[in-house]
This record gives sequence, C-alpha cells and structure tokens, in this order.
Amino acid sequence: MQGEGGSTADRKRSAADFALWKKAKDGEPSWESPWGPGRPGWHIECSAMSEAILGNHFDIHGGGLDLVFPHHENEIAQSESLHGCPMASYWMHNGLMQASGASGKVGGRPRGEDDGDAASIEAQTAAKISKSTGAEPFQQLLARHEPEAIRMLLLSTHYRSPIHFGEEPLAESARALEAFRRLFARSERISGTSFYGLPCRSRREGDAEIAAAGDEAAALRTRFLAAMDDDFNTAVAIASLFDYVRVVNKYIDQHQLEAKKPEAELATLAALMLTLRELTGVLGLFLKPPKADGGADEAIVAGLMELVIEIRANARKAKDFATADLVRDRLGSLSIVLEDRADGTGWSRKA
RNA sequence: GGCUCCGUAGCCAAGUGGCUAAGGCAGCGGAUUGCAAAUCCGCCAUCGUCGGUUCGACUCCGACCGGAGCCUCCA
Repeated sequence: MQGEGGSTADRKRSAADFALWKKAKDGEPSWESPWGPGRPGWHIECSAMSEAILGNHFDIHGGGLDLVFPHHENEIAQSESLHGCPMASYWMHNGLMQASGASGKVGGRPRGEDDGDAASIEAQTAAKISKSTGAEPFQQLLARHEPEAIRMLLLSTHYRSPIHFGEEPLAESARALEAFRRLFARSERISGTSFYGLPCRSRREGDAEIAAAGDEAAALRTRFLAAMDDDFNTAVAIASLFDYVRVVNKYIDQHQLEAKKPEAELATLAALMLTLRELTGVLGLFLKPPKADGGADEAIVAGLMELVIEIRANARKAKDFATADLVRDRLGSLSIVLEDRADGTGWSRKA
C-alpha cells in the first residue's frame, strides 16, 4: 500500500495511516465523540454506506480512476479488516472526462479556485466537491446538449479511457443519433408502430426470438452481446448497432416495403426492430422519443407544413420545378429539410 | 522526480503476434432522384519515433518524444 505523504506524513505513525475521524472545522456539521466534535473521514463514509445498503460484500464497486489511491485502498483496508471478507468482487474504474481545450475533469471546480475556506463551500456544492481542477460543470453541458448525445459520446469509447468533452464531439454524437432516429421514423411510416413503444425484451426472450429477424441480424446481435460481455466494450457494441441499422435499411430497400407491404416481410421488419429495441435498450439509448421543440405552436407548424408540401407537390406534378425548388431552398434556410420519398414528402428540423 | 495509463486514417475511436486493422463524423465516386435529401454500393490507415526479441510485431521488451491520472487527511 502506498502512503499518503505531504505535510501530514510526519504526524502519522505509519505512512499508510489515514484519517478515520476528523475534527470539525468551524461551521461544519459535527457529532460528539470521545475525541470531541467531529465527523467521519471521507473513506469511512463510503465503507459505512456500502455496508448499510449493500452488505459486507457486494459485486461491483465503481469510481473514477483518480480514486484508486488513496480512497479505494483505504475503503478496502477499513471494510475488509472489519468484515473479514473481500469488499467487492470487481472494481471498475472509469477514465476521466476532460473538457476540450481545458485541463481537468468535467464537473470539477474551475481551475484556480481557492480551496478550503468557508466562502468557497457554496461554489463547491454547486459544482462537484473536489479539489481537482476542472472545467465547466456538467449541468452547463446538459443545458446545451441533449442528454442522449452525451450518453452516446460516453458510450463511444471504452469506459476506462479518458474522454474529451467539447462542442464538436458532442455535435458529432448528436449527428450519429440521427441515423438511428431516421430509421425509427422510416419503420414507423411502414408499420405504423412506434419504435419507442416497443418493449425492451430480456436477453433470454431475445435468444428465443432472434431467428425471426434473420441471420445477419442474429450475427450482429451476437457480436453486440459478446462485446458487452467483454468488459463492457460499448464502442464495439455501438459499431454493431450501426451495422444493424444498415441491415434494416437494406431490408426495407430490397423488399420495397415503402411501396408494398407484404405480410411476411412486415413480420421480419417487426422482428428486426424488436431486436434493435432490445439492444439499444441495453445501452439505455432511445428510451424516449426526442423532445419536440416547437412548443405550443407545434400543431400550427405541422399544419402549415402540410399545406406547403401539398402546394409544392402540385407544382412538381405540373413540372414547375423552379417553384418546388424555391420552396425547398427557402425552407432549408429556416432549418427545415424536405425529403421527397417514394411514398410522399416528409419534413424535419435540421439538428 | 516516483508510480500508472495512453499515442491507430483529416477528426473521434475499437482491436489483434501471422488471416480483409471494427464503427462513427468529414470527404470522394456510383446507384436512386426532375434536381436534391434520405437510403444503398464502393473508395479513403501499415498503427508516435528509434532500437531489440521473433520465422514473423501495429500487437512483446527498452529508450525517447507527446498527452492524461495519482503521489496534497478535497470529497
């Protein structure tokens, strides 16, 4: 075991000693004890909470890579000497998030902020209570980016790797999500069934019913599950999901499901989507439809769009492409994208 | 300074001692489209540098360069 050094090292009997109980500083919450008012040391808090809630031994203890020493080592020293058994079966340490262009952890306190005095306590509570220098608080990131994009970015690397947060990576993740959402919308137009309403079935149910989705889908599902079983290799799991989307799109293309709707092929499409629901559900992705951002005017906008599209359709029918393109271009500058598909014209807001 | 981890295409990011080095974003070509968009097909890397081990290394070892974390009774 490594010893905590620094200014306190000479006050310890052993370099590996650490504080179990700390004397209360002015203004801090405290409890009476044989040594005067004080509070539990940091490490004791976690040992006590995990014992109370999870018992003497539990499966997985997680935490950031920066907590391996001294915190987790000390937790183990305390809990295992008390309980006489391993504290946790697995310790999983995630890589830290770094803000692009800044050094430090996302969620940490801004660099240079003063430490330890009462004035900074509020600032600490507002962000993460941490001595580490940090970039912007996570909340600010959440305010600018949809949570799903952040989840996607997190999932795109191995959990043990450090990850850079920033506007560009987040925007890229958001773009990647759109490929999935376009497929959800496409499938819904064909089947009338919303992806978001599908049940997230269990792995066992999936095993039993995967055959209906075909060999390619089955192989990709196997790849996905094997990746997740291999220390949560979410990057590979997601890669197999992108391949899966391609398989479904190809299936729809090849069987022209948008034009005709044969029973058998529709059943296969349903099975394909059900498996996609199962797998994306494992990652916690696409659990809810994206928020419609139009507010109260959404119905009016939808009605207007229907009208504009109908007028444009008439222009196209009359081969008045100048008018049709004008409409599409002008809508484009309003961040509305028109798609002329075989089964009609659709519109969406640019991400 | 000590310990640990990392360095793969324009960007992000998996992975392996020898088999086509995943996937995403961007880009390019094609199919499709009135034109686009969407979708599909195809193209786009020799794996930080230098040595070593090996029949063979991007994958193992060493040095160096670059980045990150810890070594501060901050939780």
